[in-house]
Amino acid sequence: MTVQLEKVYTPSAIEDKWYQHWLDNGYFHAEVNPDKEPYTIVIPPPNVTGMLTMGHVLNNTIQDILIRKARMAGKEACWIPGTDHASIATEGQVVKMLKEQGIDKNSLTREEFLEHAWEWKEKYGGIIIQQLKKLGCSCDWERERFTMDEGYSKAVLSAFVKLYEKGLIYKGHRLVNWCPVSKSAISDEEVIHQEVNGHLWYFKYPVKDNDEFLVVATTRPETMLGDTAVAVHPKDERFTHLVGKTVTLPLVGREIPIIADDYVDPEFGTGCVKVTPAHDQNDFAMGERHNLEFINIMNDDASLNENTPKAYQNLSREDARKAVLKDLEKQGFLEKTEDYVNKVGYSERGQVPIEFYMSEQWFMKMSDLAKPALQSVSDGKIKFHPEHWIKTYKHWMENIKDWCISRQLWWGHQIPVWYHREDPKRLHVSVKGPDDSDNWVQDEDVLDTWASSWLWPIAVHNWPDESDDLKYFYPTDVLVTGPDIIFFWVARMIMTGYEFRSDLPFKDVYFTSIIRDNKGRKFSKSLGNSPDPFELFEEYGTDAVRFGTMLMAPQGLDVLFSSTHLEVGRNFMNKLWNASRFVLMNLEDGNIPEIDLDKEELDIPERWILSRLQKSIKAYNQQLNSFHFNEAAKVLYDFTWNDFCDWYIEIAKTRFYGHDASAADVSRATAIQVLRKIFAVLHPFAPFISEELWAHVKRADDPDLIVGQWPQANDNKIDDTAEKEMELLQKIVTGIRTVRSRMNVPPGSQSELIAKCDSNMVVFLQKHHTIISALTQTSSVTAGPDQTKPEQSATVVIGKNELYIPLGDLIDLNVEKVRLQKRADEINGHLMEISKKLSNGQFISRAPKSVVIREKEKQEEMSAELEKVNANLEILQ
RNA sequence: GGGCGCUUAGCUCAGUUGGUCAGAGCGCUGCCCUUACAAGGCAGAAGUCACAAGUUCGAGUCUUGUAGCGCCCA
Repeated sequence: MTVQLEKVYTPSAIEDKWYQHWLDNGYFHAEVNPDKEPYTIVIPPPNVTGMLTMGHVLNNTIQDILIRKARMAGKEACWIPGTDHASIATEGQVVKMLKEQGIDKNSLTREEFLEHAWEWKEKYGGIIIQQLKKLGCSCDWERERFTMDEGYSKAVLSAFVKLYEKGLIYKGHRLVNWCPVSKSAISDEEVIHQEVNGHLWYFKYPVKDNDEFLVVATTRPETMLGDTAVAVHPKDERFTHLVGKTVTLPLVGREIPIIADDYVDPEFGTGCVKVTPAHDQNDFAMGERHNLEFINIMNDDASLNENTPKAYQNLSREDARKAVLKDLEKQGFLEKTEDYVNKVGYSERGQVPIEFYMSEQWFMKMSDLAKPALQSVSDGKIKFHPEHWIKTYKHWMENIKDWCISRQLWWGHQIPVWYHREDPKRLHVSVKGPDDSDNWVQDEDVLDTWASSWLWPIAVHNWPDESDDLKYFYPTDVLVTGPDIIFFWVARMIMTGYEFRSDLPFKDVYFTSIIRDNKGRKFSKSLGNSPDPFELFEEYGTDAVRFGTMLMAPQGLDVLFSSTHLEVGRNFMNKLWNASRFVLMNLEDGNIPEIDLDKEELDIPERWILSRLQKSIKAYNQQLNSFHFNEAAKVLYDFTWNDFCDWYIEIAKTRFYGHDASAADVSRATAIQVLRKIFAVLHPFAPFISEELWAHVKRADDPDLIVGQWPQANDNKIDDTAEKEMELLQKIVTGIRTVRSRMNVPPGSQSELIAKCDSNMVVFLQKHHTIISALTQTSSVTAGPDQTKPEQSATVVIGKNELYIPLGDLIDLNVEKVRLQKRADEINGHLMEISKKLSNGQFISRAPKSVVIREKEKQEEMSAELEKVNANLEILQ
């Protein structure tokens, strides 16, 4: 049955074949199954019109690892995929596309616009899903959802109605973060604060009926057109006499009051501040406290409106700033200008500074919703990995503010509120809308996208309808996502979980690293530093990209992307491929020997590799269970490459090419068994190659690997005796190799080995003679307590024993001296530290006995070795 | 201003409850196309564990402080 493998692993030859095979067999699909324990993950739905990024690769590989492992471990593994309508981002893209076609959004009706938007969605909406398939994601595609699906939309509107009826949603007229590009309100979380090098301008406002001026400092000159007061601190004696008087606002001519308010910091600037209640949050609060006028001076695109003097109307805020400054200076009201670094809020999507803008919006009261969500994380019912994100989460939850959930957009879930045509104060709030719809007008706005995705774990099952699916697959097991959306999404999903299901939405949250380029910069379209995952799949193979990415992603830190890690992945896949190829080509007639290794009397190398295998599986499972994916990958890499390939296969060659047929068969069986386990545990990381290789070693009644058995460590197979003995063997082999390498012995030429050693070592060398000979090019071994060092030989000291390697002309006494001296120095250094400890009475009396004993042992061992090393050095003098 | 995190080999990172001669990969140096793999093998060089103080018989690991870097919040 075995077919010869190609010399080099070619991923493209097998990846699509296996993905199709898995699909055809329905392995990804999960059903309610009371006999099995469910294991559920909901995908963080990517933007429907998005493209696969390295961030997606990282995030979804992790989810696939978890779900494939659970599936192999016999659980009903369900990974629910889908996409998000991404209201503001998608609408922005559609508007842009229309503009390119010469169509202005404002010339369209809502219905016309939505037609274009849906077209856009149909055109690009499937791309990222196809890309996830290419990545190998084993999602249950029959359950794929979109956040604007009919059933999903019903869930979103139902949640709104329920919360509205509970009094948690209200409409308010206040300052919101306004994105002048999207022309919509955005939430606090969508505002990115950045430091900007700007200026602080000092204006002189003339006091009425007085020769004095009040000097105010501002970073935003153009807003002075909306000033309705000047404020000072009530205890600031410099200004007490002016409080209650008025100033005349330059350029505008408006007479505005001088007020006293605690908010003013007398130390900052001049101690006087201009107050623009309609365009600044603090000023807004002062405006309310002092009953000031609220003058909105801007249009929705942040240009100045009719509430400003004619000269400034319709100017952009940037142009208005220049004009205001110029005019103030001309009229003598500009006192001075200073450089100043201030933080400016930018719209996450529009990437321009936001405005604080007065408008009527829908808000959600958050404090009650936050309570159980905060509690469950504090109690450890929901676990965060890494744990330190708990603090960030708590801080936000404890200071949570009401959430502005309305957006002045069309693409999204239109708010299910209707206003009566005759009496707009009469509201109708329901999912279906009023029966006499002609008499009502629906609210124009849509909901913030996060106000739909926060329902994801339940809405994918068409909540609020009850269903077996919802009962079985909810709560989910783990959420894998980026820490950048801990507030946007994670926190809010926990809230909806408790609010609508009275239960947590997931037990574990794994926060992935953020991928950056090798200079530590975030990947971004504008920098053009994001690699295209598909080119990477093509170049390295999908498994290699998955494995390499996992290997380079530390826990809780940012990942610095570099293609050398992907090379490591690719090389590893090729290594495994070739190790398998070698074992397979050494089977007799392609048959795997039918040997029950448990019943065999095994030699040390077989006992050793099986013991190492068990330890590795154990460590691997532990790392995975604690979400240490990089460490798990490393455990597997190290075992496969170092233990199995470098040592066991090399030793197996002596059996394959030797004369003992049964030893050869045992070795074949051992190698195959190890490979089978490697393939199984590797499968979640590298599904394609593992399934392919599995096909070559599976028995007739074995299932495909994807639904195969997950290996659990068997402590009975851990064999410390064999590991110790193997360690000694490795020491001897490496020692001899080092000498030969240092002395430039041609690799092909044979050398003798003479050992001056105790009887145990004589037996040991005899027993492992074949292996030592094969691995070190040793032609003959002569061992005994009375052996003497031959002329022109190098010495390897192994504990109390000395190995001599006659080298004839090749011996370089200098090299030998340096080598031995270095070792002697090393040992001396350690011995000094040890004797310092052992001569310390405190150490002897306070340290645990085992530690003291260990130190004494070390001292003895090292002294013995030092003695031999020194003796050999003396001969060289 | 508040909070979180990081600092271990040239680079990227491991280092469990304090106690093996501080590890790995990549890179580097030397030798080798040895019949699984040159995407490979063998061997080697390379570390004041950021700095300072403290706790302790003992600190890369715990405490405090300092410096630098990064992120989040205001």
